[in-house]
Amino acid sequence: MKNVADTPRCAVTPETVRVRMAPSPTGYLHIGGARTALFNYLFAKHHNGTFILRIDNTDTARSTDASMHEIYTALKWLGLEWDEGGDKGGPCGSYVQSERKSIYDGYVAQLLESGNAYHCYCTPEELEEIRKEARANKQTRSYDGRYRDLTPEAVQRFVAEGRKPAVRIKIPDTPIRVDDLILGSRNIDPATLEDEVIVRSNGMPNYNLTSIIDDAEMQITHVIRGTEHLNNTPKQIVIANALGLKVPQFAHIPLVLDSGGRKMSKRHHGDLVAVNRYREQGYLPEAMLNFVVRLGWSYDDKQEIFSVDELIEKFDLERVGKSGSVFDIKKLEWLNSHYINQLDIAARTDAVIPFWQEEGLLNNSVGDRDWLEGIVEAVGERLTTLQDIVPQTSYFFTDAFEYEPKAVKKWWGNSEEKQERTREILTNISQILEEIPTFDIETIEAAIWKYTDEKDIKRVAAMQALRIALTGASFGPSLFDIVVLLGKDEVLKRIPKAIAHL
RNA sequence: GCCGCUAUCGUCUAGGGGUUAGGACGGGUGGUUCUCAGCCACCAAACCGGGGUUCGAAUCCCCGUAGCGGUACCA
Repeated sequence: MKNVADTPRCAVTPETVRVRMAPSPTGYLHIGGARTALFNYLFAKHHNGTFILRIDNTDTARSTDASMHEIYTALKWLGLEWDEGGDKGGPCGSYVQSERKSIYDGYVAQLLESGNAYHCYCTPEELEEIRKEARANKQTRSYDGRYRDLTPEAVQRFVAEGRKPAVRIKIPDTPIRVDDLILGSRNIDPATLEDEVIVRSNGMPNYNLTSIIDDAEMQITHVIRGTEHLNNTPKQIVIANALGLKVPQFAHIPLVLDSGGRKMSKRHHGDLVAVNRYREQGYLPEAMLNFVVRLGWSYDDKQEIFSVDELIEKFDLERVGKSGSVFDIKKLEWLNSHYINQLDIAARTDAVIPFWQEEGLLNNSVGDRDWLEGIVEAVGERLTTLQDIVPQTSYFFTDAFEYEPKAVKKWWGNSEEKQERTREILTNISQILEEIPTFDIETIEAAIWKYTDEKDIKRVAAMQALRIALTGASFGPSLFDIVVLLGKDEVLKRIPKAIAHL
């Protein structure tokens, strides 16, 4: 008999590793997917190998082009560029499974012909029945292989009834050895496996078939994927063996969990797990990558911050742990602020401008670049996300802010007597600022300290009163920076406005 | 139910037959400062349980327990 695999469609001779990321385009790229992509990418780059993006969209009902493109966007944003596949193509034919149906059909015909697979005429009701019974009898299998050896007459009868068959693989009765680079090796008792559906009754092949065929066809050397696929591995090995295909090495990486210890999923966590959402909120790709790589991988007992180049150099499957890791947003925030602070003022300003624009605080012409950089400089290390720039600096762009009630009560006073005192302080400061010879930090600072010292006013009291008058809040960058950035005219407008509000 | 995987501070983890079980995030306290953030110093915080093996077990073995994943004509 002729083996389909004997006619290679992929003119590649892997000299080093070939790995693939194989998302199903049924939604956005999520955190777990990003980590799988990263591990594959790092493993490939570390070994000078090839990182392939394959689109596993055999579930035509749920797959969309929009989702496919969103996944491309997210991966590109993260900087995880693939060498083959996706929208790039390459020497192994289409990398989109829905375009590879004829290839799978050939393999299925071979399987049928060699007796390793068979048509199954089960109805959904029948399957439901079998499952119920199996559970009641505490059995492992939820399909009993009842249509394995159908007589030609029985087949004719089903066909006459108009039943469309699915194709099932025959599970052999010898143990299946599964080797995993992370989890180790073991033998799987075939009695715990059942004759899996490999082609649906509508003719579309299923994941376990297409995945292992493509891994072989595309000459994938290492399959690095989440442990949710661990139970699929022996099934895929059975299929590969029946087809005479080379089996890749497997490495199942532990799951990313939520704070309750459950698997992070689109279904249960919505877009909280969407990579694109983190981009929109002002997380940096460097931070995302650094965060996600430490979920299940570590280098030693001291290093937390890794550049991508360093990761490529240091990444190693042997240092991937076996147990799931909880997604901790606080750690991500810490890394993100670290990477933001790493940016110089010009780069940070560039990064932050879209967020001002998004909020309508800045129009597309951007305006006074030096002034914007001054604001970013004044904000300093206070940004956790780029988005934080908006609430932290909106008062620079508009005086239409609220005076924060708690701050007002504390620093402007809640009695007529205290408020009168505040008015006096603000009036005095206003006058000092109006008469000041040069409007720079040193001069202003000296003048205000002179004033507070002479009048025996606490610095905090005067400064906080002024801060609220100018920004509405009791916290923020150095007040002298704010005063200078706002400019004399604006400051002298805002103080009377605040006094009037008192 | 069945099959499988896993188990060190709240979280990410290092380590591993004899250690004060280390680091980081987060938390707390104090200092610095016009506030906040930051920075500096310090503090609290862990080897799932039970049996073995051993002079010695958190580490090796076994058994539990718990958690999670899968259990689809999804991937």
